[in-house]
Amino acid sequence: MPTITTPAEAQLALIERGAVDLISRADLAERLRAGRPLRVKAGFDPTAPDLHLGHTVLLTKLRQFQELGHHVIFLIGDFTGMIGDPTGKSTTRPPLTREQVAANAETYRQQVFKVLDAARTEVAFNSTWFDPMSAADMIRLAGTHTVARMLERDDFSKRYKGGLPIAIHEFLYPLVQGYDSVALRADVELGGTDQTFNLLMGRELQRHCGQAPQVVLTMPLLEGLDGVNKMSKSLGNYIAITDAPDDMFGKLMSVSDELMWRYLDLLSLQSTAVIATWRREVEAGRNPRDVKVELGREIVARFHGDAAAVKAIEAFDARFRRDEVPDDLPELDIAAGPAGLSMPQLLKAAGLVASTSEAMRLMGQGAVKMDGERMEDKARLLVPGTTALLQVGKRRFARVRLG
RNA sequence: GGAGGGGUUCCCGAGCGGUCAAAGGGAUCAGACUGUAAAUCUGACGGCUCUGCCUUCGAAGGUUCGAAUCCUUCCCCCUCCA
Repeated sequence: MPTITTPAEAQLALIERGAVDLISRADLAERLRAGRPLRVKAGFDPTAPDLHLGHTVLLTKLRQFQELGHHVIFLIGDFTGMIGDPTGKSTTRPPLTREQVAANAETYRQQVFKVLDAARTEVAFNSTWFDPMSAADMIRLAGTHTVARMLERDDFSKRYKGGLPIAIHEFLYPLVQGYDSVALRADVELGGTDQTFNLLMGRELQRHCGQAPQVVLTMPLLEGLDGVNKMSKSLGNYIAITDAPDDMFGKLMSVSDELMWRYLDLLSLQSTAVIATWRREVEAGRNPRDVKVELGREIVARFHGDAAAVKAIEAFDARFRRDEVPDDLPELDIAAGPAGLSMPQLLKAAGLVASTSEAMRLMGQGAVKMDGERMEDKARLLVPGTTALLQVGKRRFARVRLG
C-alpha cells in the first residue's frame, strides 16, 4: 500500500487543475488530510474503442491520482453497456450485446494503459455485482428514487417536454451507475461534465447505503485542434492516440499558442508548478514554441516512447526550421508514355495533388518545387527516364522516376 | 389529414431569367513573415489536353435564343394546425 507523501493542499491544486466541478472541495480536502490512499473510480462505457486525446483527459486525471499514490479503479460498464446510456443523446441508444461489450472492453484496456499505470490500476466490471442481482433487488434499487427526481436530469426533462420517448430502463442507468460506487466503496468518482447527474446519484445511493458520499470531480471536453469545437473524430480536429509520432507531434505544434496552455493543463503530467513557470517565462518573452515542443515531446513519448519523441522533434526541426527534405519520402515509378507528362499531370500521378487544376493553381502560387527549384512553367514536359524530387508546399514530397 | 417554409459548390449561407463556376463567412491549401504545421497579412479554393473548353445549384422532364432562377412530376427535410 503506497503512502501519501504530498501535502493535502498541493494534492488539491493538482486535482483541481482543469476540472469543471469539484463537489465538494472541503470534503476532498478532509479526506486527503487523513493521509490514506483514496479509492478513485471512473466508469467507461465500452462503445468507442478508438481513442483520441480528448478521451485521455479523464485518464490523465486518474493518472495524476495514481502519481499521488491513490488507488484507481477503472470500471468497465459491461453490464451498463447492455442497457444503453442515454447521456447526451436525444434518442435512445441501442444496447450492445454481451459479445460486443467484451470485445470492446479488451481494446479499451490495451489503449488505456498508455496513460494509466497498469500496475497500479484495478480493473473492474460491473457485471460482477449486477449479474447475480435478482429482479427483486433491482426493483428495490429503483425504489430509492422517484420519477420526478429522474426528470431533473437535463436530457430527460428535455426529451419529456419535447415529447420524445424515454424508455423505463433508461431511468435505471443512473441508479445502476450510482450503485457501482456503492459496490466499490468509492471515495472519488470522475466523469465528464455530461455525467454530473449520474455522479451525484452515486452520492445519494452511498448515503442511502450508509456510506460517506463520494467526492464528484467533473472534467471538461477537450477542444479540438481548431480551438473551438470539442475534439471529435467526425469534425476531423482530433489527434488519435494511434497517430504516427511525426504526425502527432506536428498536430500538437499546430495548436495555437493560446490553446497550448489548455492542453498542458488537461493532458500533461507535468507538475502545476512547472507549467506555471513556463507561463511566466513566455510572458517574459520566451518563445511559446519551446513550450509547445515540451508538450509534444511528452505526449508523443507517452504513446510511442521517448526515442520516437526525439525523432519526431528532429524531423520537425529539419523540415520546418531548416527547410530540409525528409529522408523517408515515398519513391514512385510513374508510367509516362512516350510523349511524357506535363508537370501538373506528373504531380497528380504522384498523388501530390488532387487534380491537375489544383496543380496549375499551386504552381501559379509558387508552391511547387522540382529538385529544390521553384517550378512555374506549367507547360514543361517531363520525358520518360527523368528522375525528380518533387515538393508541393512544405509537407508534401515524393521522389519519382518516369518510366 | 390540413396550411406553410425549404433542399445551392467541403460546411453555413446569398442569389430568384442573361453581366453566375455562382456574394459573404467558416474549414482547407499556398505564399510572405516567423526560432511554431502559432498569430498576422495576401492569395487560391469544380474538372480538363487551361488565355479556351466541359460539368455543377435535390432528381427527372418542360418553357425560353438563354434557367440555380419560370412550369410539371417525383424524392427528402423543417414549422404550425388537426
